[in-house]
Amino acid sequence: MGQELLHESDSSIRQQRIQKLADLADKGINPYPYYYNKDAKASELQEKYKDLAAGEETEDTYSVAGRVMVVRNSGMFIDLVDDSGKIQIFSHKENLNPEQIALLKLIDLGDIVGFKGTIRRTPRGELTIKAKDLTLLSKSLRPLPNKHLSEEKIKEIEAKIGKVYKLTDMETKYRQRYIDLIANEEVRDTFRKRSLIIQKIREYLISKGFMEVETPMLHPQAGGANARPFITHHNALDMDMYMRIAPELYLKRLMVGGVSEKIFEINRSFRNEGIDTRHNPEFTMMELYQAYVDYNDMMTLTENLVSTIAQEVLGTMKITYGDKTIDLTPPWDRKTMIGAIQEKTGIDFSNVFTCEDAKVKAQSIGVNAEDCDNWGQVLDHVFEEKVEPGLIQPVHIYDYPRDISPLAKVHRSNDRLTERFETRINGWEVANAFSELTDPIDQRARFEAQALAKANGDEEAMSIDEDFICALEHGMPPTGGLGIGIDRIIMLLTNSPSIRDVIAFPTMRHKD
RNA sequence: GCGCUUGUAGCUCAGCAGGUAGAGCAAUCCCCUUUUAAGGGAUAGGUCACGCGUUCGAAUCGCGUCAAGCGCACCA
Repeated sequence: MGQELLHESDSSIRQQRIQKLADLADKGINPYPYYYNKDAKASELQEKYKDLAAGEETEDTYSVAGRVMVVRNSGMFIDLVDDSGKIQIFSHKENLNPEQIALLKLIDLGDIVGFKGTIRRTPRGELTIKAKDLTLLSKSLRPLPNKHLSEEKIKEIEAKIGKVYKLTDMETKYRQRYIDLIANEEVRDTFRKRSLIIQKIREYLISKGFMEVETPMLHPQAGGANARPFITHHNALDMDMYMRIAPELYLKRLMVGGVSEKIFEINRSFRNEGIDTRHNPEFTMMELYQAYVDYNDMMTLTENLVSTIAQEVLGTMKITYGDKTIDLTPPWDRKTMIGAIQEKTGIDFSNVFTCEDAKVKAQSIGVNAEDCDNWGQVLDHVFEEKVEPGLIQPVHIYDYPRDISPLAKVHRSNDRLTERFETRINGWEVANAFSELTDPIDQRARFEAQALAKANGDEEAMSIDEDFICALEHGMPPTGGLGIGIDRIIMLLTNSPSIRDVIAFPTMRHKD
């Protein structure tokens, strides 16, 4: 039955295990059964019997199940790992019949097995299930990454038994994340935290009266951000479509509709751009919109949201990232973009009025802004070069140039600026928010400026979205809007150096 | 896209003034065991990423390709 599975190219370990499938079939055992009546998790038992003294036995019977991660003494002792933790299994011939002993011999590292037995604590102090019965639940045909024994690693093993199995090859970790998860406890922790962080964000927003909505991922035209889109094609409609680069314009349509005065969406966006430690082509954004508030309220909301999540997930607002300590305790610093630049460079761009003059000023401090098309772009460029790298602690940089903010409302007291801010943590943009532009006439003018830039070769510029303008023409309430890069927040809260460490299956080049 | 680094057994790595591969763990068999990095003995396992070249001879040198990591560029 396993015959056709045997190929010359197979590794010997895999061949041996496929042979075991045949041995199991001979015994009438299905290596891939349908269910198991698991009634306890490893960590529950560890907690429940934490006061059981070494050497003591009970008659309490449980069924546990998980992956065989360590085998000692020819199978007499097994470390069984489930999603909660580890428990030791003791299998002795006194307690098992010959058929069960025979099955035990066919169990390999990596198999999923269920054990039923009584609770005891060994003289050495390890909580253990004394097995009375065992059930193979899934045969593993491929070997696991194994313990390795450099001096350094031995110390790790001594420090924490859960790290005995290790996989460090980056390519395998990313392409075959399941192996990474099996082998590395800290990776399991990271993805559990990812889930918890997103759950807590939802809970927080819902508790504040926000309604979760969903908007299209397939757009007839790309919009809502300056980015290059992925293009795809719908066959039945015979039309090109664009994977969304931001949900913004659809969420604002919902604000026009008034389904709720507070809405949010947590979902993927796609940008056809480079890949590095902070960018993955598909990434998770949270965007929210709240009627009758402005960008000042969004600043407060941002810091309350992020600090609350940190507190709930990590138990502290002072986080460690690499060798840095970042204090997320609100309130966060707030600096105007012009002020932050002046503070750092001494140049007051509020007194610079033309693009050409701005370029001269930029040049005077060693920033080449020749490619910039307007005053705002120069300002942004200078900011990125001179200010951003030093912004480790959380800070809201506000009042962005109108030139580079086509969806934000003009500043109420300076028409060269908009009521827009970006929040920086560890030098990264983690939030982008504005008093949303609700004036359809102005929005059209902004789109037209974008369309002109696009015509002049700016591949990331927006085009005119007539349908969106039509929506605005029906009237949208004054609204504060906020976008947060969820992956980057997760990186910060899990101390992950690369965005790929917090995305289970990051985008990789095709390989065959 | 450019630069630097990397790609050797299932995993982690060694070998690289060129002589055709090694270790630990994992695996197989045996012994012994209430162990915890269990122990002891024996065995097996590799087109040294791929291709071309230099050479009597290449995992080791050269060129190219592929993949990965990091940095820069691009990009929020």
